[in-house]
Amino acid sequence: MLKIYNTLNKRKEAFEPIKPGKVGIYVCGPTVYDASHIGHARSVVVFDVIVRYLGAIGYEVTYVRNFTDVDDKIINRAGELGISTRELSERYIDEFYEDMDALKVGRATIEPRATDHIDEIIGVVERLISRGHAYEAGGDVFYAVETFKDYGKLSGRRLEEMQAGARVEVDERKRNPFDFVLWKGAKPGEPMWDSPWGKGRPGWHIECSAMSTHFLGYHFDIHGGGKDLIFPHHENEIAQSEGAFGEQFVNVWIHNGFVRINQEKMSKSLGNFLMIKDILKEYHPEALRLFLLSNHYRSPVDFTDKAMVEAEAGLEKIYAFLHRIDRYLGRCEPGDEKQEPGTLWASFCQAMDDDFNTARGIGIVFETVRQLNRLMDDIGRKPDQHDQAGLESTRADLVRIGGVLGILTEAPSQFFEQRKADVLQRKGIDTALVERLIAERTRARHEKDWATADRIRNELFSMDILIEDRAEGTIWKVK
RNA sequence: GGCGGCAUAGCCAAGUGGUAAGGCAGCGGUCUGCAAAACCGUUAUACACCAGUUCGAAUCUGGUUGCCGCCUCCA
Repeated sequence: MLKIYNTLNKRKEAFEPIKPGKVGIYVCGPTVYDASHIGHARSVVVFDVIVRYLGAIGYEVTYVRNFTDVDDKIINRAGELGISTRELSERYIDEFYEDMDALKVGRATIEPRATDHIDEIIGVVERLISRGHAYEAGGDVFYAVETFKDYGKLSGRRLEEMQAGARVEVDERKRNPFDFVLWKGAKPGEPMWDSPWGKGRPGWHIECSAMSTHFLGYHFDIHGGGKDLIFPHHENEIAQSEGAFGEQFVNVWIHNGFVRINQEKMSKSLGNFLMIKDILKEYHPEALRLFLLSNHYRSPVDFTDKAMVEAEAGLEKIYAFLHRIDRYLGRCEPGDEKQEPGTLWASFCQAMDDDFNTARGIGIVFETVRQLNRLMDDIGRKPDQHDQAGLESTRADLVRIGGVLGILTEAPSQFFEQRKADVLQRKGIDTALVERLIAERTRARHEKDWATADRIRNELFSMDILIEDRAEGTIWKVK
């Protein structure tokens, strides 16, 4: 049974969908004013895996992830670049897709943009005004937080306490300093739409209330995003949606933890924002996923080169294992897709059922790799039927698990060939040269000319080529 | 000031009542001409500290210390 930590109630709860067999999930997507960074990658990958897992255990999932394509940052940035907000957001939406495709992130079922849902947004604001939760003031419309008795239930804050805080608030038109804007009156040069309150544009929080309820109904199963969105964004979404529609908005709130870089928070002042596209120049996309998923999604994770090198080594280890099974069974990949899920899959699901514990799931994978490598080490003979069935089953489960984590999507031989090709190209090394040197070395070895053989091996090593002398012949890899 | 989180071996990291998964690194082996890969063994007298609850706690309660996040745009 799947248990999920619910930010709203601050505990793990058994997951029960509103409609049996179906799950509606909304995740706050990026504001498209710049390239996506490693923090976006974590959030998107975490929810990608959650959605894949829900699908894998049989739910029919409707996954909505929005693009915020109108907001102050977009307007400012577009102004700096001298292009329209539309051009800017289109550019970064394209980049977002490039990054996500590279990261093997699946598309959401629906990926709405705020500017395509202005009518729905206006509709929610009108409802809030008519129900006494919002008021117009000088061309803007504000949400009156004091009218919503549950305000603060998600973040655990209370209005009185927050007011005691050292917070500066200047807008005289607000009835309460924590009132937030639903609709902003137009300013010259900004994108604007007609509304009952004159021309203007939506505030930040309202789009998510409008789009999520539009696609998933007033009451749906799961809403997610980064931890930083808990307050004020998600708190305000609850106030808006429940204020407007008068029923519970979301059952389960899921929030992922942050990525830090070498123990530091990513921040503009430190200038340490790592962009996805830059990371992928250095590391395999599946290694990045493996790294991100090797910590629990709610914990902070520290991005370092050391950790990435380890993740890449781990990924290679699993691929090498798959490759070995294929050779061992004397078979060309890919494997039998019709295999029934086996014990490995069951253990993995047990881990995932416990609040999507991918770290434990990955541990189980490595443990299995070791056990079956041992099996293959031990059996000198041809595998008997029992061994064969076990290996087949494990291989199929591993690929199935990879399908949830978004790794092991390549055929092992292809994975290693690609790695070779990448490194050789980067170093400007010719495959033919490598092959020739290896042939020379093989000849030297046959003649027991170990000095020459070792000299060639060292030469190759200095070119970042690693040699493995196997029973069936010498193979090589790149460092 | 308010709210919340975290503290497990050299490093990373699971584990939330029954006596410590997994990965990386290290050391010792098996294998190998030597290596590499793989495997085996080994590496936490007890999980920040103190005091409790309990037959029993890393795991619950209270306190202490340290680190971090949110409260302003932020995944």
